[in-house]
Amino acid sequence: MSLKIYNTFSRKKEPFEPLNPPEVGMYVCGITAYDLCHIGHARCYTAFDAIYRYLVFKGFKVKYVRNFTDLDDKIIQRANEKGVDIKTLADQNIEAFYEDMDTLGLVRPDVEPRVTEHMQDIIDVVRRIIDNGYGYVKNGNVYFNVQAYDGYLQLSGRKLDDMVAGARVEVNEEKEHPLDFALWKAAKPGEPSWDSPWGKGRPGWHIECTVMSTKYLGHRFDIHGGGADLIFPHHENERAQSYAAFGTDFVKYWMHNGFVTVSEEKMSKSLHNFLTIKDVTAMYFPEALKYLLLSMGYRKPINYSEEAMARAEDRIEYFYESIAAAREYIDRRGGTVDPKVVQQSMDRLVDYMDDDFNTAGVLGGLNTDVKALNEALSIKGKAPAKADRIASLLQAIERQGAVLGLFTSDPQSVLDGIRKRRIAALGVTEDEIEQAIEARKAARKDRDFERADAIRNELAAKGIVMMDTPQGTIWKARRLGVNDE
RNA sequence: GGCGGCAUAGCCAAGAGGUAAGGCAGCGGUCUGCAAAAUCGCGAUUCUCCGGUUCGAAUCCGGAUGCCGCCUCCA
Repeated sequence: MSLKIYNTFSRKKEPFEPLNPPEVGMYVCGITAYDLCHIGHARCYTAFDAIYRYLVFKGFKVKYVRNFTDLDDKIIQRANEKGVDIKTLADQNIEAFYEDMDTLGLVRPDVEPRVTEHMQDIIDVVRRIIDNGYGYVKNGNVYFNVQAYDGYLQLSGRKLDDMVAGARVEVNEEKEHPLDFALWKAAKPGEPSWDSPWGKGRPGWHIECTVMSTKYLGHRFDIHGGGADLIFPHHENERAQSYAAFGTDFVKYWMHNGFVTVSEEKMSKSLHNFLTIKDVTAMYFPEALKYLLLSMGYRKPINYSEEAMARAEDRIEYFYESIAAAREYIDRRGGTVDPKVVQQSMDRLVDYMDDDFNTAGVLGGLNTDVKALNEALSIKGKAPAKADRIASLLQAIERQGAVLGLFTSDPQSVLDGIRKRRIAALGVTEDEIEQAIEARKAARKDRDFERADAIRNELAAKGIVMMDTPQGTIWKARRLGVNDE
């Protein structure tokens, strides 16, 4: 099987045939840098990170471009509220964005263009659109004439008349058609502005992506992605602008990720029901968020809940514990990798990923493998094939994980990170736990099991589980109150 | 009002014409002083409902119902 991608434009899965193989151009709409990122952003960039990694794994030479919108109404407004200039605000939020992306272990795109650094390019494209008869100037504003492009609304599958009838279109006397949108906005007093042939002003919202995507990827490129809420009007308008400027349908495959919901409602700034990436990764180990986001197909909605996060974190813990145990075993006993075992898992991964990047299926397979790994680990004695089986499954897990950007960290530091977050949430200190373990050890030595059990129960009530092993007593922290629902 | 998507066990979720992955929870066994962790075994004659196509449908077609989203800034 070969790679198929669901194309929003055709609403079908299509065979992936890049314009210039093995090169692939991929543009993903980036952030508007006026605030911290929420986990909806995390979903989008995690999904396209996995897509990027898989395309690279398949042997494509991917050029990945993701923009920063560092100039728009919201940035200007927020900067005014805070009494800083827009560059300061944008820089702060871009820095915070990088922290978030690094926390989640997402790769940096090859090019990350900013709007304010592409003014001349934007002006040039707006001029082309006017020259080609798709734009008009009114009082220093430049508008796109949607009636001039008969392909308008093809991406979102709507009709011009229905859109107008659907109301809620802003009234603007300057526009020839209510759906005409601004390519260039005349400067208002107190707003940052740039010189242009139409007077001082700044770009409209959609033009930046048209300009920066085509500048770095050519007038026609392979993949354009973003959240499903961008289909209309953002991507629809980009498409119209590109056609107007360059006479081509600029994107071959339109890809849109589904939303993150909270209590089944879309997470959005206007509903004030969003959590930032920083909120979530402070509470839960960051890779758990990544696991949760990849545990469903990228087009389906994901409902965020504490319970879902706790379960994802449990899975991360389980994987890393298993990986650590397997490595420890192999360090002691050796073990030869059977390429067939690894290949079988990788073939399964390819089958899933080729089917529109089914990361959920891959995770299912990974769970089967890690369970098999623990099964091998739990065999008593030294069955001859045991070490080889462990070595093979470990490699299968690590190689699959690498394709998704999962399970690539040092197990001990992950386990420590999970443990720290959990005891903080439980309000218990490590000293407290160590003291209890010592007290219980003494009781057990005296074979006072009643007292030993009482100590253990006391800690269990606080969410700390003690476990006796041949190497001594170890402990784990649980998340309380999330499995009761 | 227009357009799009989704509906699979108690819960989360793969599967896209050939007889239901995986995870959580639950029950029973191994292990253990007892536990925990880990592991083994057990769960849908059936995929919202009603028709149709087919030797065969969770998968295709038609219809119904319910939920979600877009049409305004939004990943």
